[in-house]
Amino acid sequence: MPPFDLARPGSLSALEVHPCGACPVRSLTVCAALEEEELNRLAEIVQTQRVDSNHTIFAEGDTAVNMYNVTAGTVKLYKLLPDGRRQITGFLFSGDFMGLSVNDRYAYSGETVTATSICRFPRRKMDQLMDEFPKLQRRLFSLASNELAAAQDQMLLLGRKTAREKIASFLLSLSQRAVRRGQKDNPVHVPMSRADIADYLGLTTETVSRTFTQLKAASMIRLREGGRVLIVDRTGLLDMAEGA
Amino acid sequence: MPPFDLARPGSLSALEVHPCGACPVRSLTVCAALEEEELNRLAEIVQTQRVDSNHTIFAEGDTAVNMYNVTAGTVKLYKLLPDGRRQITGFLFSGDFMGLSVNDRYAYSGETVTATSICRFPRRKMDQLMDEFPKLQRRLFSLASNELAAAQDQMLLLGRKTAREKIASFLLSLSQRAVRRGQKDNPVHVPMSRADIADYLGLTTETVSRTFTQLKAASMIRLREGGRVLIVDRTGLLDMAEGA
DNA sequence: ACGTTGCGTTGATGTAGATCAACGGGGACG
DNA sequence: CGTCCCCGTTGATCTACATCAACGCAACGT
Repeated sequence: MPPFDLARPGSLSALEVHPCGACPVRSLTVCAALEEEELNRLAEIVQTQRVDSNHTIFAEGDTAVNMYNVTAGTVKLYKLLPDGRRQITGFLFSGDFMGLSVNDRYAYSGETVTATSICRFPRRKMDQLMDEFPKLQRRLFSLASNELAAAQDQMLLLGRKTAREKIASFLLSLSQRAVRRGQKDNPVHVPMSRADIADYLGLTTETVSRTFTQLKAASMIRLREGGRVLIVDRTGLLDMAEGA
Repeated sequence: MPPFDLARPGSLSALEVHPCGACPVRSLTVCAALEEEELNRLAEIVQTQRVDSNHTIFAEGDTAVNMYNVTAGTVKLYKLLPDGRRQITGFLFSGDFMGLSVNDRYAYSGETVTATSICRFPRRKMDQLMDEFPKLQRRLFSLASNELAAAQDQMLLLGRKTAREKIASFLLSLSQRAVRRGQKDNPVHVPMSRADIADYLGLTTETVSRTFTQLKAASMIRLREGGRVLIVDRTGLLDMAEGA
C-alpha cells in the first residue's frame, strides 16, 4: 500500500477542470440540488483525479486539507489500533462523500480498494462556499446525518449480530446501495477482499469465507467470478440479517 | 419502562419558558456561539421538562417532531433487534444533543437513565431557524461531525477490542467527557446499570462485572458506592484501552 | 515453462466470552 | 419488619468464533 503523494505527478492523471454539469453522479451527492451559479462556483474549486487500487488517499491524524467525492471505484475508510488491528468504518462507492473532520484532522484513513476517480475540494474553500450557500451546508449536514444513522446500524451489527447475520446484512446493504446508485441490485458487486470484509464486520477472513460457504450450501447465495454474489433467496437473507 | 406521553401533564413539570441566558450548559451545546437575537429566537421555541428515570422520550421509527438537548441527568440511545437484542449507541449527559433524524424518523430510541432535564425544540421550527441563522446550522453540522467521529471510535471498540480494552476505554471516555462538562475527572460517575454498559460495549452483564473485578484486583480502579469508580492507574488504563 | 506470491478455502484445535446457575444485599412496599 | 425483587457478583460449563495450519489456484515475473 504505497502512500499516495499528491505532489507526485505520476500518481494521478490530468488534473482537468471537471465538467460538473455532465457529472454522472451529481444527483447523488453534495452537488445535488445546487443552482447553476453554486455549481459553477463549486466546479471552480474542484480537482478530479484517478487513483490506482490500494493507494492511501489520506491518513488518520493528517491535517484535513481536502474533502472528497468518489465518482467511480471503491474506497475504504479505516481506523487502526497500535498493534495493527484494523476496523473498516465504511466503504464508499461512486457518489459517496468523505473527509468530514474534527479539529482539522481526519478521524480515519482512506484507501482505494479498486482504481478510483475522486473529486477533491479544498476544505478552506468549501468552508467559504458553505457560508455563501446555505443550501450547500444544508446538504452536507444532511449527508452527515445519514452517515450517522448508518454508523448506528453498524454499531448494532458489530455489537449484537452473529457472523451469519453480519454477512447477510452486509450483502443486502451492498445490494441496496447499488440500487440507490441506479445499478442493478443482483448479482451484487463485491469488489473488496475477504480481509477487508472481515475488518468491516469484526470477523476474521476464515469466518467470512466459511460463512459464505454456508450461505451457498443453504442455497441462499451463489458465488460468481469477478467478485459477484448472486442473491438467490433475498427474503431468507433479510430474515437472517435481522436475526428472525 | 413506561412510555413517556408528551400529552400527559403528570409526566412533566411546569413547561416554563426557559431562561437560556442563564443556562448552565449553554456553552457546551447548540446554543453556544449564538448572538443575543438568535438565542432569544431559540428561547421562544424551546420548552424544558423534567423526566423521571427509565422513561422513554422517543422511540425508533417515530416521526421525528422534536430535537432535544439534555441539561441535567443521563439518557441512553439504543436500537433493538426483533428478538430483543439491544445495542446502546450512546449515552448523553448535560449539554449533549439528540434527535437528528433521517427521513423524518428517529433512527433510535431515547430513554432516561436517571431523572433528567431536557430542552425540547420542535424540528419544524428548528429547520426555519437554521435557514435564518447559518451559524446555528453550522453548529449542528459541527455537532453531527463530532458524533460521527465518536461513532467511528465506537465501531473500532465494538469490532476489534477485547472486553478489558472495552471497559478501560469506556471509563476513560466517561472521565474525559466529565472534564469537558467542567466536572472533575476522578472518581468517574457511572450512573448506568451493568446491563446498560454491556449493551453499549457488546458484552454481557456477567462479563462487565467480571472485568470490573479484574481491574479492581489489578489495582487500576476502585469501586465506590453510588456508582462511582475511582481511577487509580490512569496510565495503565490508557495503555489497556489501546491494546498496548 | 516454472517458481513465487497472494488470496480464498477448508480442517483441527484453542479460548474469550456467552450461557446457565446460584447467592447476597439493598431498596420498595405491604 | 418481613418479603419480594432487582441488581451485581461469582462459579461452572458451553460454544461461536479465533487461531494455527495446510493447500489449490490464478496472476505475475523471469
